[in-house]
Amino acid sequence: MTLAQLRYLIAIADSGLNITLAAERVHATQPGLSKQLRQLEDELGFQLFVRKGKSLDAVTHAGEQVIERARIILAEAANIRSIAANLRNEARGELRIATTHTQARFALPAAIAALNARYPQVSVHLEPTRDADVLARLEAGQVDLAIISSAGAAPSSGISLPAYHWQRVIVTPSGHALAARARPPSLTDLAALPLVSYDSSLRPDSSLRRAFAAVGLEPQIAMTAGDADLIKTYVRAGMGVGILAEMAVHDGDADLDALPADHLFAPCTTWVVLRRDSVLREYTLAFIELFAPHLRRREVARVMAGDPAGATWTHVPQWRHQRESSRALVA
Amino acid sequence: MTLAQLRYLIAIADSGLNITLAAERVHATQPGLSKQLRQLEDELGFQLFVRKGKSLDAVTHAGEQVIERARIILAEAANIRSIAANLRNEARGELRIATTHTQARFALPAAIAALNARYPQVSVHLEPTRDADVLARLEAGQVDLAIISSAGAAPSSGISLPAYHWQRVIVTPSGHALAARARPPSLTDLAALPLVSYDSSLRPDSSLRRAFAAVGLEPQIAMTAGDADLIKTYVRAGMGVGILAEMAVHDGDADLDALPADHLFAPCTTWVVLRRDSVLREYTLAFIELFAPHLRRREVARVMAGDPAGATWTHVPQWRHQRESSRALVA
DNA sequence: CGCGTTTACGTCGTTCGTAACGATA
DNA sequence: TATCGTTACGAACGACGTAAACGCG
Repeated sequence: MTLAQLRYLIAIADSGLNITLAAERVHATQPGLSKQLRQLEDELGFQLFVRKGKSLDAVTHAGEQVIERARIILAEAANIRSIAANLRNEARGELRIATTHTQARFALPAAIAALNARYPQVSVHLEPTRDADVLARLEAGQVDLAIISSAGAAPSSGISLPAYHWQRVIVTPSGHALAARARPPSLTDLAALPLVSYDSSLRPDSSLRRAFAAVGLEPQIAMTAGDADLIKTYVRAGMGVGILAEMAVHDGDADLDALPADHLFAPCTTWVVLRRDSVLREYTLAFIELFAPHLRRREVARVMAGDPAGATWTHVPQWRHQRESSRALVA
Repeated sequence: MTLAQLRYLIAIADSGLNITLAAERVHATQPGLSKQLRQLEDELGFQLFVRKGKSLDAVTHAGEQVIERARIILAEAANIRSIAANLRNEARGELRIATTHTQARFALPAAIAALNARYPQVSVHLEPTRDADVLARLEAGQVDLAIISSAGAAPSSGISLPAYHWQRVIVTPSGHALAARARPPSLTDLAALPLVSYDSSLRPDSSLRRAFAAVGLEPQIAMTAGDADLIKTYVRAGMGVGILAEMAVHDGDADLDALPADHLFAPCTTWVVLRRDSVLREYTLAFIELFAPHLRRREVARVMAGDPAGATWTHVPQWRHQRESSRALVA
């Protein structure tokens, strides 16, 4: 058993059991991986994968267990390398972030630009990921941090740091009847209209559906998309009334009317999630602080070091304020 | 960075920074370790050890961190090997146990003999360890399980399973005045006599001292030893009255009188302690069950798999009953 | 017939042990 | 002078890449 074998094993598992693809990803040749995999299986004395003809078809039960352990080993090996890189003030490296479209498109650009200005040698990889898979990719060690939103409590896995709070807004084509009224729209008003929102609102336990259900209503969701830009496009096209994150509405949307909806829906929190027991590179702490200035690197480092109480982050900013201070840091 | 390098690193750390000794322990040559250590340091870009002349003098601060991570890596690698060995019903291997003298001498022989009968290919290593170091050796991965007693709650580190409860007994040369009385001795009686007990009773917070302190008395501890046999020897020699674990008194001690002391001192519990996240070999579960039959392998395995509730082990036997059922298993 | 895996083979790099050297107490 | 670590060297092993063969859809 060697670290290289374990790395190949994980690469194969993460490439959908395609050895050729895995070989490209680890910058090696396909026969090399094939052989090393066989050697590992020989040494352990059982199959890690189920073969169907020559191809890999599935992961063995024991294979799952080994992969789980191998991920820990590789993560700790990466941790050791991080300790080393931090110690010699290495400013080069990569930062892999798993996040949703809304964060990537509207919340992160300022922080990433600021990071790039300070650490030009760090290449940032924004990994586009479906909401449900974000935490899985973090746990699997495929990314260094995850940025994800929730309407309620912090995500259960990993270490979650609250970055900012935000509200939903109601978006209509400009001049729509809803915006013309004197009083703000109610849930009853909305339930009578076709809605356009995120894919996640199709889940029966989504905070959107729960808000309606709490007053005995059911929304008509005319269409969903994973992407705030698409939602706005279809709102413009008259498909219905959009309900989306306030971050997604900006100055360029002059042809849309945005009405606050904080009186209708629960507030949301965007979290920075880190893998437990991971050693962060210096620039990762810097990035977190650029993204959410109240997450000071000293305190984050202390929490990661296992300080059980840690900081409790009592003063989490609202979205708008957050942005202003972030811009100040860029300047 | 290779697994071998990390293994050498840990061996050096665990050999008191003596490379020659470490080399013997890992069955390799000293120049080999020396070179691999240097290569690892070169790759990481900093010193893991502080040199004084040519010798290793201390561990660097960063070295501590790397060693901590390396221990995890090696433990997980061992876990993978255990998964493999279990899967092919490998009945060969070793079982390393860190425990105190009393357990090794009086509680373990039956279980170890029974294990040996069932798994003759498994070599058991009883690692003699001072009370205070038992858990450290477990955490460092130097042993597979620890067996240790406490008067109160379970040890904080690792996963603790209660094996049995026991009481202390008062031991005197046969015919001693204390044994001749009608009523059982009180703490006041004992405080007036020179006592012989375990080294650990010198600690100001030991359960022995606390029992006396609770009624405003201070015991006269004439001498201590780490070893129940030594205590009995010196009781025979008239040094004083012995206070020791009931397990340590058996049929061969006809020239001693043993008086129960459960009305004077808090009951103790002996625990089997396992490293969190460790994969146990099949025979390790068997051993635990032989040692404490109520710790059934199914339930132990479930607790180790991370079942948070797990079994709660409500029926922990007293020492004497425990032994009878254990003998039954041997037969 | 293309995609993906395995087998075969030659080269290169690395590890490891032996032996000699060096430093330190 | 004994102990412990480093340097030097040669042999053996193992990993890797290229090239060709094999199976499957």
